[in-house]
Amino acid sequence: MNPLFEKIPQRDSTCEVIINQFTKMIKKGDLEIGDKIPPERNLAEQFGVGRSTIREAIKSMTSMGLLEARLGEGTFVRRVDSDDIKQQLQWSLYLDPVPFNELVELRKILEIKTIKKAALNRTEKEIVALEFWIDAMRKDNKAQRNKKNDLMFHMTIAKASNNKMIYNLLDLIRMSLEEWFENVLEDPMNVENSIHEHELILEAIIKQDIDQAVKFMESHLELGEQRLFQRIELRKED
Amino acid sequence: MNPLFEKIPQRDSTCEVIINQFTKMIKKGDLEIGDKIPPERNLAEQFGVGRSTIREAIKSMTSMGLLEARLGEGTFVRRVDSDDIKQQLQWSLYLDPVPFNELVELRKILEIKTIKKAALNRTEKEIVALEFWIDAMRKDNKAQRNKKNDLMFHMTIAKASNNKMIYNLLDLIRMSLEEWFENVLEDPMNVENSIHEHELILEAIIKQDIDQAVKFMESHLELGEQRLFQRIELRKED
DNA sequence: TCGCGATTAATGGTCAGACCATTAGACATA
DNA sequence: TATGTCTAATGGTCTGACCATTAATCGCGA
Repeated sequence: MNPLFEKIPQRDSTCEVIINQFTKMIKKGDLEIGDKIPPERNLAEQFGVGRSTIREAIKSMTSMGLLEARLGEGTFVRRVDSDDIKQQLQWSLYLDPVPFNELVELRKILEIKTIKKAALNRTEKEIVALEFWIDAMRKDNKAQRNKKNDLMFHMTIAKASNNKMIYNLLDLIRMSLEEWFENVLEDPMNVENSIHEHELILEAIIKQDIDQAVKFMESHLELGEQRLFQRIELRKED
Repeated sequence: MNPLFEKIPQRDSTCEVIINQFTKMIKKGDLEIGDKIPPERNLAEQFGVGRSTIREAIKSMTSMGLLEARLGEGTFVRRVDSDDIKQQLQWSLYLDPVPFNELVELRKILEIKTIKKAALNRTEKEIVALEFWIDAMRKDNKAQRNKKNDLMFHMTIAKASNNKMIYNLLDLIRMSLEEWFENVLEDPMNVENSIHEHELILEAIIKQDIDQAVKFMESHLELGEQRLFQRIELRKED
């Protein structure tokens, strides 16, 4: 049955309205980072609402990272950094397992793109960096450390792509996924394989052989996924 | 100078403590998605704090997307979806705008990916939808309308990719890009070309010819970019 | 005049109690 | 049984009060 009537749009709560006004002002630049906003009592009067409503609006914006309330001082417009967003994303993923596959897929797309660009534009400096991280993988036996080396290798490539948006996205995805397997330690048996995969990728980058680089990166990601799922399955059986 | 003394850890505000308790419960699984949490008055009594404190804690968690308050019903643990993630990313774009060309690049990557998946998995329903939008392009002469038809065509493809995260990202990019050229209207002279490009893409999708679909999409995006730059240049000269 | 401790005012944090608006469910009526 | 009504529960808002912290001010003594 087709709906005969349109839904009546819910009117925003007072709190929402206030939040909107603030966000608009921040967007427009009327409020800049570091600016102090009027005290709550003052705002309550200006908006013609109760102080508690103002407080809830502020609370909402504080928890989004937009504002920062300093007791005894006042409330200030805050620089939202990517950590805030990452933290929120982690929460999202905690509650909803669905996007997991989507994130993995998106990650793959972006990694492939970055490897292409990296292979094309790689500089001597980047090659040295990548070699450094592979070297570190060999030296560090601790799984925790190796995780970091692995990460740095990939992020170095991402950085070489010269697209900050993509870099940030990959960083976000990584952090989100990490939460997922925080307790899944890398199997030492697989470390050697993993290192070798990285070496292949690096070789292709050095040779600027884009097709090979993509191929190796693809297989590396696939294998990594497989290893991960194996571990997760194993853990489930415990 | 190294700090001689450790910072005295600020004790959490009452509100924070409450939030922590809740987040812990959610992590532990004591609270699951859809669960109803006790009413505010009840919680205030249980925690031995004022209702407003409880409300602020809840407000904070609502704006993080963890909870959802329904007037007259109660407050529930919420299912977070990629819409939330989109919104969070949107915020991050405010504070840290990424260059235009990065967005364009990312868009291209994602569109190519979606066209591949769409060509592979397209259903009859989707084909009909795509035909509908091309048809609409022919009928609507207004540039504004055509912009919408164009958009819908692309978003239909994005939707067919079955990755909501990517869909939302593309939507986000579109919104951001729109801000850049909000006043740049499409040249009617180009409309015919544009429509034809869409038709080629659709044909390839129908034939499930992935390579062709990608090829046409790539060239469509390229041409669109060129047209856009032309208009921007023209405007500059005014 | 300068330095420093004490005082004060401003401000965010919390509390209590009240009323409003909406909702779902119980209730009553035909 | 079906339908409309009423009621209690609940989130949303308002008021006014007090607390804790902070920065600015004041005032005293050197």
